Amino acid sequence: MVARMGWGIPEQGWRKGPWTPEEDKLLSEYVSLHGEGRWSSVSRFAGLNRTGKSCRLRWVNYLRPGLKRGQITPEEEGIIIELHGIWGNKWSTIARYLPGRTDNEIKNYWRTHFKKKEKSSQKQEKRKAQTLKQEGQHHHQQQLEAGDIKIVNSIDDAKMHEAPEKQEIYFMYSTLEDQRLPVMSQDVASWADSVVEDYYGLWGGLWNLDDHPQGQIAHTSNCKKLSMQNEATTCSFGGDSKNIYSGL
DNA sequence: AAGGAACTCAACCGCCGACAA
DNA sequence: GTTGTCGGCGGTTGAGTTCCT
Repeated sequence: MVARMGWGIPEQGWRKGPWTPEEDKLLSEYVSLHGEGRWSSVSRFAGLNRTGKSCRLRWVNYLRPGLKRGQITPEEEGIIIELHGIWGNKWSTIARYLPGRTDNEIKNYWRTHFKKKEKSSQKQEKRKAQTLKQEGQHHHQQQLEAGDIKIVNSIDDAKMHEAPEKQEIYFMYSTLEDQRLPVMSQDVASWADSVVEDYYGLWGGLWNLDDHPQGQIAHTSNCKKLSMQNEATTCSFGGDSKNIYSGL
């Protein structure tokens, strides 16, 4: 498909920026005569040097009759919160339940009123996670010193340490932030789930998953690709099969 | 009073799916 | 099956406004 900036003739120098009262008048008159739809012809026949897309947006978000102006009411806010909980960022779906409000309006409202709150609560979460992380590292250090856990460099190394009478805990090493994730060789699937849980729960706020070298680790689908091979555990990270003991 | 920071919101952008030719 | 157009959506931008120091 050819890249285009708007609907209609792409080469044409379309007008951009704020709409003038004259343009609004032309658009309103045209739509009231011919109805909504066929937006590319609106721009052509209404004498507007705007893309069809721009015309549609202006009509839907600003000129359409029945649009409410002014503050979102507490009732509307309640509906937005509730519906966002169900549908997430499906602004057009949410807007259908708020007559007179546009998806753009709701989207902007959410961003300005709730992203703020999210930010401040994220800060709190981060602080909490930092404390947990420190406590966790301290606990791991104690376990290491007591010999309850071992950090290994290879499968062979891991096998050498494996004591049949007790369940060994190994750690997978992340190249990021000196993190170690606990790995139980017995139950790979539950490990995968616990990793995901830990990842989101304890460290989710601290790690940028996208920046992680094997970012897919946080995705259950990938973690489920774990398999047992001769008592060694392998984990598939986005196509690359890696041994969980490697990278130490 | 001034100027920088934070906020608001209209408009734009890029992408996707549906549909017709 | 392929290509082009249109409608629609969510994310982002940036100019104008308000707030804060």
